[in-house]
Order: sequence, then C-alpha cells, then structure tokens
Amino acid sequence: MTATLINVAYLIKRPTILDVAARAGVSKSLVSLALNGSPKVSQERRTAILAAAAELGYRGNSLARLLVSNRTRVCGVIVGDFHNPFYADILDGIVSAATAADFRVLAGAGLHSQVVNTAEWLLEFRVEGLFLLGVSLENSELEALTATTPVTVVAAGSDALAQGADTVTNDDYLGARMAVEHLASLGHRHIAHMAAPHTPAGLIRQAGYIDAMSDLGLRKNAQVYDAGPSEEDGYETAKEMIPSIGGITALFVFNDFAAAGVFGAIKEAGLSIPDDLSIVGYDNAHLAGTRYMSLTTINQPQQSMGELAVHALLERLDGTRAYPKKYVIAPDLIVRQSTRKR
Amino acid sequence: MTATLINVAYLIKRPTILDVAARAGVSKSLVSLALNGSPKVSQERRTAILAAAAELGYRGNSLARLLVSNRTRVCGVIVGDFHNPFYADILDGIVSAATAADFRVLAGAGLHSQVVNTAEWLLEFRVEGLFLLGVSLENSELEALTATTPVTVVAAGSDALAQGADTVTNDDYLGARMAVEHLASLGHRHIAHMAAPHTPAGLIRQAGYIDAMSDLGLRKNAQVYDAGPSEEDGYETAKEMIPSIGGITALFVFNDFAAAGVFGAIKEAGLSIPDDLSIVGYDNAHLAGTRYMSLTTINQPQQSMGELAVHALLERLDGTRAYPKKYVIAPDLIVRQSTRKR
DNA sequence: GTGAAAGCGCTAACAT
DNA sequence: ATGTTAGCGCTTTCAC
Repeated sequence: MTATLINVAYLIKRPTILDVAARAGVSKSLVSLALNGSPKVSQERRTAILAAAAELGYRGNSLARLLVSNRTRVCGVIVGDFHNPFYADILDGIVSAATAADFRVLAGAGLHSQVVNTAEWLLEFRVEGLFLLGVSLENSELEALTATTPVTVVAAGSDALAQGADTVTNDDYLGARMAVEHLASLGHRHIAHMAAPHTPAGLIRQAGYIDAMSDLGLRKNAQVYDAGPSEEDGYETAKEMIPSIGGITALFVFNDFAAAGVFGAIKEAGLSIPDDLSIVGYDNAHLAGTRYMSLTTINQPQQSMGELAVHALLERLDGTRAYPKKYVIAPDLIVRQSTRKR
Repeated sequence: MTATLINVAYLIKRPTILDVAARAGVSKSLVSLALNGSPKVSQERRTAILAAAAELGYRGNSLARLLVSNRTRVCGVIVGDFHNPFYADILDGIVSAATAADFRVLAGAGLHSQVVNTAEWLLEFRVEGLFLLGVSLENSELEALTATTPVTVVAAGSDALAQGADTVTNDDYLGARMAVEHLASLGHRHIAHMAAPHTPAGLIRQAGYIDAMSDLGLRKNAQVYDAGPSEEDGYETAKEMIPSIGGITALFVFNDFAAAGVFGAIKEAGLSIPDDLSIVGYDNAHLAGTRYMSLTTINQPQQSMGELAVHALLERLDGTRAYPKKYVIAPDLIVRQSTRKR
C-alpha cells in the first residue's frame, strides 16, 4: 500500500503555491513573500504558511520562478572529458567561486560528440554563462555561442579569443622552461623532450623547451621525440628511446600520462628512475602524486583557474568588461622523487 | 564596436516566439506549431517562420515550455566525488542509456557538503529522477527525497533500499571471492587481506575474503590488516606489513588506491611485485591499467551499472515497478602483471 | 490552415 | 500587512 502511494506521488501534480495558499488561508502573493523571507509578513501568517508548505511537501518550481524573474543565477559547465580528474579540479574552483557569488552550477552531461547540442540545451535553461573545460569547438560553433552568452574556455582553445570567448589557461611556455631549468639545476646537460606536437599545448611546451635549452647554452643537446598525450604514446616512444639512455640523462615529458608510459617502458627495460633517467612531467595528475610513481611535475593551479573563469564571467555579466580577455596563470614546479642530481 | 554590440546582446531581451510571429507576420500559435513540426502548417508559412526564427537568432525557452508541458525528460545526477574517474565511467553509462531513452542528464555540481541542497535544487528544475553516485545520505534525508521522486543510489548506500530508493551495486562479496580464488589458483596459500573496515563495501569484501579462505581450507592462514580506502592508508599499513612478507606471499587489497600505496611501500623496501608479493586490487581504477603498475584487479562494470540505473528509473516512471529494487551486478577479474605463480 | 484565448506556477508592482 | 492583478514564454484546445 505504501508502495502504491509512493508510486502515485510521482504522477500526482505537485502542490503549487496556490495549494499552500489555500491551506494556509492566505493569498498566493503572501505565500511567495513568506517563502522568500520578506520582512513584511506577520510572524503569525509566516508560521502558518511555512507549516502548510511543509505539510504539503511543497517544493518551489524553478522553471516558473525563472520564467518571470528572467535571471537564473545559474552558470553552465561542459566538461570535455570528465574522466580526467584534472577537469574535476577546475570544476571545484568554479563551484566554490560560483557559490560565493551566489551562483549555481549546472553541468550538462551529454554524449562526447554532442558538445554544441548540450550547450544549446543548457542555454535553453537560460544559464547566464557557459564554461567549456577542455573542449575545443569549431570556430563557427564557438562564435554562435559567444554571440548570445558569455563563454569562458578553460584549459583549451588557444584561438577562442578571436571567437569572442574569454580564455583561462596556464602558461605552458613558462611551465616548460621551469621543467628544463629544474633539470639543468640538478646538473643535467643532456635533457631530451618527449613532445605532443599534435596538440596546441604541446607546441607551446616544446617551444619553451627549445628556448630554455638555448638560453642555457644547451641548444646542441636538445632532442625532441614526437609522441602524444596518452600513456600508450609515452610507452611506445620510450621504447625507441631506451638505447639512447645514458647519452640522455633527463627527460621532460609533455604530460603525466605519457610520463607514466615512460615509467612502464623503463621498468620493463630493467632500468631505474631516477638513477638512470630523471623525468619531469606536466599537469600534476593524480598518479603523479602516488608514492609509487612520485613524479616531479609542473602543476597547473586548477583551483585558481576555475576561480578565474568565474571571475571572467562576472566581469562580463556586470558589464565591467565587454571585450574577450585572455587570462594566463603561472604554473608551479612540484619536485618529487623522479628527478635527482647527476 | 562589435564588442559593444556583443555585450549589449547579453542585456537585450532574447527574441521570443512573439517576435518571430511578428516578423513572419503570423500568430504565435502558428510559430509554435511550425517549430514543433506540426503537419498542419502550410509549406509557405513554415518557410517564412523558420527564416524569421533564424534571422532573429531565436532560441526556445525550455523553462516556459516545460512549465506548461509538466514533463521535463530530464534526470539529475549528483556525483559524490567527481574527482574519481570511477564515477565518471558510471556517468557515461547513464548518459548513453538516458540519451537512448530520450532523456537529458543534468549534473548538479555543488559543494561537497551540500548534497541534499543540490538535490533539492535539481528537483526544483523538475528533474524526473535522481541518481546518486557514490553518495551516502542520512536515512531521513534520503527518505525525504524518495517520497517525491524516484531515486537510484549507485555504488553506495547499502541500506538505501529501506528508504525507498533503488540501488545498483556490484557484488562485493563475489568480487572478493574471485580475488582470493585467483591467487589460490596461482598456488598461493598465505593470502592476506588489507581491509577498509570502516566502509560498508569494505566489510562485505572482507567477508568474501574470509569465506573464500575457509572454503579453500586456508582459514588458518587468513590474516586481515585494517587499513582504509586511500593510498596513504595502504602505504602506512603496508609498511607495518613488510616484515611479514615471505610468510605472506599474496595480498588482496580493498581497492586500487590502497594498492597503489602498497606498491609505494614495497618499492621503498626494495622488494618487488610480483616476485616477492602478488597483489590484487579492486575497482580497476585508471592507474591500475598503467603499465607501470599493471595491477591485477576486480573490475566493476561501471558502464552497465549506469545503464542499469537508468533502467531502474524508467521502470519507476512508467509504473512498471512500484517497489524499490536492489540491482546487483557481477564484477569480473582483470589479470595483469601484479600476480604470478608461486 | 490559422488565430484567439486560456492557462502552466510564479513574482512583482499596485492596491487596499 | 495583505490581497489583486498582470504578465514571463510557451503549448494547446477550440473556433473560424
């Protein structure tokens, strides 16, 4: 019997503000006022209204409310790859900053291929701004979005600016230089780079590597191995690299996933990190922090990036800034056990 | 100038169905019909209306639409820890199954402590059902939710059933048995267990371990180390365990994170996996699959769990089932390099 | 085929 | 302090 009741509850129309009004014996406006905590409701009525609402299990209808108020105080997020905790960290920053600004965060979860679709859908809920995390859109697609809503592209989209979106990225060039300089400071002269030349960030990090080597007078020792961003990429490329180890004493890898692949190949070859090869990664992924890998890496301050993204949105919303702006944030070096003096 | 225009666009009221009607020189009802593809609109008018809508950059207002139709075809998800890719995999399953059923998925991202709050907020958007991933609520809190909405608790909440929620979990008992049986089949007799006795799943897995050992006639060799679910837990406990290695030849660890901690401790001790100790984890976390760890583990079929969760919701929604139901799904063993014959 | 009109549940003037 | 009223943007009868 209980179960039947429960089931029926899903079908029965939910109580509305009118039902509450009737039960409390007042008008619906008063209910609205009371529910929104207006001071001009008598204590007596307020109590009665709140009681009635509770008895009825009344729950406000955002849809209706937002329809009239026309401000939602909701921002939408689309995460390109929510399997990657990296974006979760950024989302954390967004959520806390948004909450502080009295905004709610709605994440649209759609099929991977349907970013635009999901974005459009989110916009139909009248989110006041959109955050794209690690999502790269076609220029025309992005332009269509920015035409009607403030969009902030985080951790991706090097040329999003031209399409009217704000961007928040870490300084890949600087980060790469920091990695190289760290290795050089440990006495390494033969520092190679495992690159991801097919990604925008990969090209910038590679440029940082080259320039750092030049500035250190090590340009002639520079050596770039083309790989990619995945563990598989790192593993395969590292296997080819094995014979050169010894000549090469240190390696700066495009990111931590690829570095994990290098760890695997090195282990298989019976060599040791950092005894035979010092390694620096990038991104400070979760696995980099485990004691087993303990990978020295370049950390992107994701929390700050998320907060900055919210900041950018608020500027747009309150009219402080009308032009798209590029926010770049400095990364930092995290030294662990994968690098040592030579 | 362009920038100014763009900025203004955020402030100007969005075009409504009425604007489209005016521009196309028809009534708003006709616009609605045309937009929804009704067959009883003349070809001529339809074209005009669609053109007008395009020119105006018209975008429907879900809020208004849903307000009248009173069905949203949206389900809400709350992820306890979206940093854990484990839940992302489940979310994948939910998204694809929901999409197939013509449902959209909205993830409420709130502060960690505000699960109930976020849930309530999602409900104000009239989501038709709620998925809680890895979230454990107080009984009373959960009960309040299930009273008005179908709720499916995934990968958590052993006693959620009693509060009226559907549950989808993997069979922890079976998984633990599989782990032990795998080790026994490799010839191990002294198999220890590193447990997480403060978690519901931990207790079940421990029970599975004990029973499996008994059934194999190895009960006297059973040894349980109390740890916890984190890498830190695994590391600390493993350090205490080191002297016993040799006597113990195999270890079944509560989950992969803790197992990663064990890897770290073993490495520090100068020992080797699997030469000195065979290890089986649980959950098939991302790091378990890296070549560097290559951890044999018990995989929870997250994709299926997500799909099952959607299935459960649909049953509730279409009235097929009125009682809460417990769905349990069998895990599977993934053999990698961390276990070997002895 | 097409338009007029009545709400969906709520907020926000405006009255009282 | 409380009630009345007019919409918010849309769908959906119901006439024409």
